[in-house]
Amino acid sequence: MSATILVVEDEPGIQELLKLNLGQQGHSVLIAGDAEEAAHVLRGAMPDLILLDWMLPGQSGVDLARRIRADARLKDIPIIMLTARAEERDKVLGLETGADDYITKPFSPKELMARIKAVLRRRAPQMTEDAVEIAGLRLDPVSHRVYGRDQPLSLGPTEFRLLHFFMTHPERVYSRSQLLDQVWGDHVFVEERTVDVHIRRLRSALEPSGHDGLIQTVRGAGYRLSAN
Amino acid sequence: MSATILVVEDEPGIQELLKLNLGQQGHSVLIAGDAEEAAHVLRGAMPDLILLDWMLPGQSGVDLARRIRADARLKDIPIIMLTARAEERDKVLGLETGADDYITKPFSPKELMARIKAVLRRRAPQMTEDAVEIAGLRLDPVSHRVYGRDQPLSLGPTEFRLLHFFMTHPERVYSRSQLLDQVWGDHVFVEERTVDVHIRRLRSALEPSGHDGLIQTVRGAGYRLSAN
DNA sequence: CCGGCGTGTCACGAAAACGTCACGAAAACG
DNA sequence: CGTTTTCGTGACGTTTTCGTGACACGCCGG
Repeated sequence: MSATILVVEDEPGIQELLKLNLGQQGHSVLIAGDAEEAAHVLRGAMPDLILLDWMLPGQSGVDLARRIRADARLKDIPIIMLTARAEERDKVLGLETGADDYITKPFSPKELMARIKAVLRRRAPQMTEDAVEIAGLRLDPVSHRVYGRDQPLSLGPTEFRLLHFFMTHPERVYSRSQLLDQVWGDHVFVEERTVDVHIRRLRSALEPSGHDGLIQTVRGAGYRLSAN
Repeated sequence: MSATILVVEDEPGIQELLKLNLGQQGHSVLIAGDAEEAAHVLRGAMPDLILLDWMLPGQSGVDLARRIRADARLKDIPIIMLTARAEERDKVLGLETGADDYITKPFSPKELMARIKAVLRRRAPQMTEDAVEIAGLRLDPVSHRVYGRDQPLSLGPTEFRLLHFFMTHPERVYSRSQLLDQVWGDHVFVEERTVDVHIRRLRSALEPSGHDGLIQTVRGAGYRLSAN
């Protein structure tokens, strides 16, 4: 798995360190020393991942992240934040601006590489317009219909999006907050327990064809759709 | 096996020698000429190993080692001391300050590389999102599932985290307090004996596939997961 | 205006998980 | 061989987590 990675970092030492390690993993590396340079690079290239320092000369990393998320062409590029402080507030704020992960300095290259791998892999499955079918349950995004063993099922809008997300990401556990991000939208103010209720509603909607039970509860972790 | 290594050494000749040899082994090298520079580098990066000269201009290597050991984030980085004198007292003192190994100048590059390899092998691997498999026991963090010989096993949240930690750190003994730090979290107030109970629960959860016995008791030391 | 419909939140109870203790067995010690 | 330490285990009370029914609110078409 090799990718093009943009590094936005002003300290030459860290620049070198990242360039070396990323190069060793077979990734192509683009370097920018500040937000302006980064913006310039992004006009010409579209990296698969952005490593973004929290503290930058001039414009801060957070602002840059916001601008990237606001850009229609760039908004889907995963961002990993590099932060000097481990303060919880910073972490949360970083994630709220759309960063996919963060790591605090000093960091071990090993850990960073693992996160990069994880983030790149996480992006793999996408919700598309294609119909999905699992265990005799078929969902068609275009006609906005769900069939359980050729029997039409009736779902509400939220239940539909929830099921669509699960069916395009099977065999994976998602926490309530992850589901809120993915199904409700990134920055909604909704109680986490609300997910429970919609899971229940989805389950009862799937019951007529016996496809409830597809959605399993994983205690202490979240929910999962599994063919078993 | 490639790692990031910080070299703290003031003689340019030795610097070059180390850089060459380490680079040939596929390691990334960070260089610092004195303790101050080293501290600066450590603010941003977290190497997998530190090669530390005993004698440094200004602050001595021993002081630096002490400071590293006192830093919560850096204290687990292995340190190898480079010393000019072969006196036993110095050796002991060096080890007492937290060095994992030492080597006396002049040294043969071959010997140094051997020691580095040994120290790095001891280093604990990381927990990632990758599935782990040992002796027919498979744990997948993504789907949050555990299979023993293709038979699904049912674990509670704590048992799952405990097993995950053990499987990513096999063949190594961990004390109860270490396990509390790693699995429960750094700052929890819990009795150490609680670990015993969870070990028992984990063992019984693994029993259906005969994978209890993977977790062994080391009297007076702690617990260990071993493939035997 | 009113009556579904979709939605978010709450309260309650059941079930699971958790932490702690007491007791006895096993090992280590002298 | 008796004492002491360490560990396994069953039991118990408490806390956490989850499922579920109920309700209030906004929206929209009749």
